[in-house]
Amino acid sequence: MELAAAKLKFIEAWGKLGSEWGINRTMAQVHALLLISPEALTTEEIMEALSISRGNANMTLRDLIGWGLIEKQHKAGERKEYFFADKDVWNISRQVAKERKKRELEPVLKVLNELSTVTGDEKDPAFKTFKKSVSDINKLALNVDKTLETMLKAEENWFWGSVLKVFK
Amino acid sequence: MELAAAKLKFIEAWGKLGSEWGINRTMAQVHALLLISPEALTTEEIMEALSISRGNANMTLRDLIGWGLIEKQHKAGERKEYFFADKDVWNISRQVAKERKKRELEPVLKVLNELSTVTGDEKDPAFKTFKKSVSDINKLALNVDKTLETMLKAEENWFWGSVLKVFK
DNA sequence: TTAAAGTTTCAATAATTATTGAAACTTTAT
DNA sequence: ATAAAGTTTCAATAATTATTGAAACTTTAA
Repeated sequence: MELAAAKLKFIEAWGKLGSEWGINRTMAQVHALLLISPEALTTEEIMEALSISRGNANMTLRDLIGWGLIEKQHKAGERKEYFFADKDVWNISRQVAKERKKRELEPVLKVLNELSTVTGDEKDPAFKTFKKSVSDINKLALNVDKTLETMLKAEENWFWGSVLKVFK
Repeated sequence: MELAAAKLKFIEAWGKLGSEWGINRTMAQVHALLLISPEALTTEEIMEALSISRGNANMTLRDLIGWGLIEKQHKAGERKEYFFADKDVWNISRQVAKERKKRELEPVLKVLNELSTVTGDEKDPAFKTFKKSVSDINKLALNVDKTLETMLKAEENWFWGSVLKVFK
């Protein structure tokens, strides 16, 4: 396969994967484009490469910065802004884990905590089932939280080394 | 908090979490409803509890069965079909992991494999960056795949025991 | 059979989410 | 000052995704 075709295929696949995981397709595609680009790109270049509008490009780039996945770069003597992505896949994973933990897991833990204070009749099967399910989910979520916490601090080799060794 | 309010809050939170992770909100809500219900429910009861149409309920229940998260139950002497959810949170996690691995991770691994056969000029930075990114992502995806594979075979206590012990 | 009970399908519609494009705004150089 | 280059905003629109509801279908029992 030629590089040009491969790039398109990569961008398409990354966009599809993103959308299956609740990430806007365009955002995933812009990230993919920057991931495989050795140079920082301008808004114009991104618009052109993905056939998207200026407004869309601007908002998407802002979101990606908000996720900590890309950065602005200023080139000396240039007026335009350039964007580039961290190419370290482990950093990317940690960044995504960190954001989703903050945006999604933590709010859920908060709700589960509130729900565990529910009051009712201990003899009522509906009450017992509710409490059991909430409590089990809470335990699982706390384990996931702790594991992510560790991942955020870990080096890639150490992390996978430990995890895969345990599972051999 | 009262049980009735807590149930609603749980269903709402589960629906929201689902939609943030690429799972249809209604599907997550129906699953939540069955998770906290000690008895199997009929389509009618589910429609009523969540204010959804018969068509929606039927399709959603079919999808949930397809994900292996709920089952049909036939009650002796009854014409209606009843639905109930496995309440074991570890089984649920494994089932979701199994399905997403099959539906999403495996197709991505296939594409990454194809993309690693890309041909081009080894001196070209664009080519080198592309190959490096694809190769790094491929390695990560393979590690995730192996870890999920282990999880699918594991017992909950063993799994979290091992993972959390490593990270202490 | 046939009619009642229950289930499934799917075209039409609604709701949600993403995108455009042009105007407003900001920055820089002259 | 002002004009050119670049960026941001957001109301309007498009595209996508979810939902309805009624008709078609299936199953069961009299």
